[in-house]
Amino acid sequence: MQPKIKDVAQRAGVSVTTVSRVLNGEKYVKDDLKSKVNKAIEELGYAPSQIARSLVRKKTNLIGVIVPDLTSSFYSTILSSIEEAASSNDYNLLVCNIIEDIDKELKYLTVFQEMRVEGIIIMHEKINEDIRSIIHKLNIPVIFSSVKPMDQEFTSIIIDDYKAAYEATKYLIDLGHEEIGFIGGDMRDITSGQNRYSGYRNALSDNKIKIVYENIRFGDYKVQSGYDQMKDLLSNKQPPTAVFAVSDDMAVGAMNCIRDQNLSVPDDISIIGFDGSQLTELVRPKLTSMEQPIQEMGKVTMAALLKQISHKEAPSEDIILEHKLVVRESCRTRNHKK
Amino acid sequence: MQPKIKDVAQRAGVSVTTVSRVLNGEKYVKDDLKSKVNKAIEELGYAPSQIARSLVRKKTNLIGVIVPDLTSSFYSTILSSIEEAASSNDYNLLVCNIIEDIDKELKYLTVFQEMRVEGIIIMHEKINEDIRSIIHKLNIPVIFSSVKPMDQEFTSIIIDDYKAAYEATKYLIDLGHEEIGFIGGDMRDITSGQNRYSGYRNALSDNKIKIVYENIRFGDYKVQSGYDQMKDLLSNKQPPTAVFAVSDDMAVGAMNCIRDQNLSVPDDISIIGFDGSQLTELVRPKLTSMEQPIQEMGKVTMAALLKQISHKEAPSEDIILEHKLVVRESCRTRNHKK
DNA sequence: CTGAAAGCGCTTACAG
DNA sequence: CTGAAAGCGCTTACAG
Repeated sequence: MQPKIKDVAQRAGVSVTTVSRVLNGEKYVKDDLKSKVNKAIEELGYAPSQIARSLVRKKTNLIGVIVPDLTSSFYSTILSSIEEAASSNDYNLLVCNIIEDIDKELKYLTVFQEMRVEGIIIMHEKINEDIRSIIHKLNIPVIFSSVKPMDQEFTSIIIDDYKAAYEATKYLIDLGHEEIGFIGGDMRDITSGQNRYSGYRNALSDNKIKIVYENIRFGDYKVQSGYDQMKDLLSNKQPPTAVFAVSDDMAVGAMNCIRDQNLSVPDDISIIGFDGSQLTELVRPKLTSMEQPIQEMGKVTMAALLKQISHKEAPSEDIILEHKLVVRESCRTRNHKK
Repeated sequence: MQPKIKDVAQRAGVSVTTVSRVLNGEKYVKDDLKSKVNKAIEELGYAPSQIARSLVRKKTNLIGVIVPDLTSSFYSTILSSIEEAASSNDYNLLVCNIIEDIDKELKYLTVFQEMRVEGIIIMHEKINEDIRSIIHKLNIPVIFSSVKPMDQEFTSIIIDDYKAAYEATKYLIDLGHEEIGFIGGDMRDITSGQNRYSGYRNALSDNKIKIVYENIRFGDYKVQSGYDQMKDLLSNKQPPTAVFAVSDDMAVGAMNCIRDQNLSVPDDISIIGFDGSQLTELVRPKLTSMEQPIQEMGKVTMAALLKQISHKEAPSEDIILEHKLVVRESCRTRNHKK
């Protein structure tokens, strides 16, 4: 059993009030008492119970985070920067890894409520009615990070997915490509599904390129689906000469598929990804990607959440961060041939 | 402000004791009262405070986890399976991402104590005296996952790193290689540093192969260091024909370095990694690796911890899991030449 | 500057 | 079957 404040008080020969005061760094404690107390704390290895403290202070310093998939390098990088920001603001993270498991998410949202977390960060946008309504009832600040669900009532920290996708596609067009394949995300996702798809389509039509539905496929953002969808695209009578995949993971899957068919990236097919995950630098050729400011996204997310928590502010406007095209080795002009 | 049990009691016209009883599923509550209470709970959106509950039950259902690097696919995969096991046992995870920051670790250990976590999982072995002594004083069950620090007093969930490294090296020897390079880890780490190094050396000497120190380098387990160390190895007068890197990340770095020098894996140089991370399947050629049972490791870690928590058992014996050589495409017999 | 007492939101004997 | 009261380990007015 851990020692309690009473034990410290007895050992130091003072009241618990006094112990509490030195614990909380209040002035108005005589030096000799203070040192007696500190000595007792040291000897006992005492650490005040945050549980008891939270109860009286009505402040838990806890933040709940819901991650769609911890093993994804995109999410784990955001989480890492969230953790850093939390830690330096004396907040602790309660993390929940839902793996497309809505029930688990519902359960965790309740757990968060029971734990009286001060804020919640959610990193996916497959929000159904149950979840939406529970979030509303919760009455706890919520920030969506990297996604924006339909619901307008919460703050999202995102990039302009439409514009980013538009520019990624435009980049391929500028390289001379006309048959440009697309490996999209889940169309139920507003930001990473619909918006990126629209960006792709509009870039094509704005440049008088016909949209060929055969060149359009949808995956689930993961490597394997990029591989599978690429395989599909390669089986077209006229396969695309460039492909835009809306996640780096899918782009890498597509690259692997191309290589496994003895074709070359970028000589035969150019590939551009999206996100700016660590993978971009790991694969060969290095992956050109439309990057999100992942680190910054975590930081800004925490900052916005802390602001809502401490100022008891209403949900603020969305914050749109800058995306950036990072050119590496996976794209080439169309006319280039070995 | 969240509603409290008193609010529910008033609304239902019963005592808080009765509300508490239906909350905790006790029998001996008349059905009509029970339904009144449930109705009030529903209407108020009430969820009992885990904080208050923890205080009286002296049970927080919290587990603290210290991860060396969240962005590493090895650790995030373990964490993911730990989270799953925790969640299904109604435990919540408080996660701390220390990035080689000993001060942060010390701070978090104290936070864990203050939060009265019921158990702690630590996934790195750079334990200094301060940390060691604090862990001892904590008097909270601790499990080391995937590592074994010198200190024998805590349970570790590990593989037999020596044997695994021995076998990885033996595999290269059996392929006919004699100049076998080694990219090791931090020699202050017992398991992943020293033991893997010994395995490598002994496999060589047991097979009458001279140990060439020029072929031995040490990195920090990350991709970049694999790249850098490989570059070093390639500058030897007689570069190795095969390299064993003690992490998949370093192995991938080494592969990239080799390719960037216009050499081929495995035609010019064979590479074998260690860990069994997701990267093995992502890179081309796919990486042959001596794999740890990462998923299982997480599961077994939680199981062992829960056992110590509930049975108040003393730290148990280490648990040694099975490693497994998974042959993919990055190694080839020595005599093979294009 | 110091301490006794009330209270945070629950659970759990205890009494009825 | 139900409720009043004590207590979990703290903090915070309040009084001195």
